[in-house]
Amino acid sequence: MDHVSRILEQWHRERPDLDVTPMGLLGRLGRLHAHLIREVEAVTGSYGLNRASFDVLATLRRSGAPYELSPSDLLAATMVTSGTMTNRIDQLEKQGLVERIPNPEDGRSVKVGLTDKGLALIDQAVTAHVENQHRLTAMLSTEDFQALDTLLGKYLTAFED
Amino acid sequence: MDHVSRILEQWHRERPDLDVTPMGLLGRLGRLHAHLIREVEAVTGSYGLNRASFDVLATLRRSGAPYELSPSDLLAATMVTSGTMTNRIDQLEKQGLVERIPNPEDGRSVKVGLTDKGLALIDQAVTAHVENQHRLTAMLSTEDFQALDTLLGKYLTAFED
DNA sequence: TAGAGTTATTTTGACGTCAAGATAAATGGA
DNA sequence: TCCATTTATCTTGACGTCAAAATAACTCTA
Repeated sequence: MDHVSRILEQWHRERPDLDVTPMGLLGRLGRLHAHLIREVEAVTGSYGLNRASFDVLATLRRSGAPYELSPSDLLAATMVTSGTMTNRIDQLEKQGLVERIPNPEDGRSVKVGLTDKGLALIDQAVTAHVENQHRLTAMLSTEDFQALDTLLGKYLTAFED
Repeated sequence: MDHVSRILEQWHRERPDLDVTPMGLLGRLGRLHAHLIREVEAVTGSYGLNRASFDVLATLRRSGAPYELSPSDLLAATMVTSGTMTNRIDQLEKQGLVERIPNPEDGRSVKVGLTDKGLALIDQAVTAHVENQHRLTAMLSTEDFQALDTLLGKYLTAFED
């Protein structure tokens, strides 16, 4: 009897008129997410990066050399608002991990590029992060992992594409 | 080719030394969660409640009459810190949805109770919320729903219990 | 080539959260 | 009974996020 099952039982007793079947799945997904976030941040944090900073650096890194993207590109990749992205870039710039490079052909736009320091840091941090992700999925059997991944992918396409 | 698959491809090209298999599952779970949160908040928001306020009221409601729990009880149910809970209760008290009831037997502790207004509101809001949850899982077949729920439950027990 | 509309980014102000510490009350062993 | 310890809750200050508005530069059409 897990935490979520207890919640469903309570609703069943208090509001028998409601069919709370979907709440179980959504509740489990939410709690799982919260646990995973916490574990992920513990590792990125050990490199002085919160998830926000980590995501921006990782997005730049995986975009390939010269490791430069516009704020709009970063926005499209990260599900946050433009103001949030400005703030994230500000923080990273203060730490010397990225730099803003003006675009000579368009005065409105900017490129955000990894500095040498930023590149070195994110390469280290990603290595540790991926190791951590292995640890965080190691409790799933190969079959369960595959099945879960497939189902999540199916579900996700209902919201993306 | 979904968003997450593109990310994995990029990593494969840029850092072929890394086995990023787990990143796919964790990334999909994260994005799915973000989409679901957004949808859930759209409905709770139409009752003037953010997810924080909704969660507290719902926890009190499903605890059964007399709809009273201590801040510590609420804390245990909601995965947030004590300071956050104090703030949530403050907000709800300002809106007249809950009240703090001193415990005559223990001067340190308090009961947080639903007001009539709070009870009426959360009963309405939960009804709409559950309907919304049905909508948000309607794209899954019965089999997929069952399988996903089971797998999430299995995974979750690695972090709880 | 002037002006309206669009695009890219930043600013502003409010809000929710957290970690760490403060406060206040209860407990329990000497 | 006293005092150190524990428990319950709240306070503080910093931070990340958002929605909405502001700024600045580009584009397109008449």
